[in-house]
Amino acid sequence: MQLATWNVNSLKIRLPQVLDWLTTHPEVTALCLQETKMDDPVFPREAIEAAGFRVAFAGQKTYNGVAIIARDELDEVIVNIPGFPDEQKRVISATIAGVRVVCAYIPNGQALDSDKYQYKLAWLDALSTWLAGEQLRFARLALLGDYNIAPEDRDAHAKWSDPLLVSPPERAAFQRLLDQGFSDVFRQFEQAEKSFSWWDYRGFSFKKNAGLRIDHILATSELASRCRSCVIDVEPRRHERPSDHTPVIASFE
DNA sequence: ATGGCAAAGTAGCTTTGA
Repeated sequence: MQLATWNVNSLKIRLPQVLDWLTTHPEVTALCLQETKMDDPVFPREAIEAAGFRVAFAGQKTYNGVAIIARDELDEVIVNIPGFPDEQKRVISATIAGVRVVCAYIPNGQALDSDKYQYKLAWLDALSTWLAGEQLRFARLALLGDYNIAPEDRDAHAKWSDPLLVSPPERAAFQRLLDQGFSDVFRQFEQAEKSFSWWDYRGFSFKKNAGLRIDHILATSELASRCRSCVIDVEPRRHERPSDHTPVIASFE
């Protein structure tokens, strides 16, 4: 089975690209989406189901919003982080083909002196704490999404000068997930240098490959040991009207 | 030092993203 994640930066704009991509990637069992930017009553459930998929979603107007599109049944769907009250729709989880899939849109943080940065760190703390319990319930669990963290220096292009997304506290929050048993499956395999999953729309960043690797697939050891590949699919970033993020796909035995 | 691009909400522009 394959699990994938893609920050689509508006599902309203990107729905045709998402359905096309799923058609050309028939082995993808579940695709996690972030930044759907649509309220639940206007979510294109019918179009997705008519194309032969199941879908679970939690959205809001303008910002955030997450969804999981799957070829198999989605069981035990829950929204957000239990015990962490949050108006923003940033997490949706479901069990698909025996794997607990957690789809997350981790806060951006905006700037180190912003309240949004404090929210990001508090949010990450709540995520780790909650997942520690989920890891006990689900041996095979994957956390897929837009983390808004470039974990290491090699995950950011050389000219990235903003401290955001690379600051020590953000990286420590990512490391905490690794320390509690998750594996960054992308790094289990040989990868090209300068592998990124996001490129700014401005300044020909994609053409110059001036990007960041901020979209990740973390897996519990039980699942990570079954991982056979993890790739960033840059092709959608070349499309007309692309998302600024591109999909990441992991294959499991 | 600043804006640069895209999307949304809403109707000329601001806010947010990363």
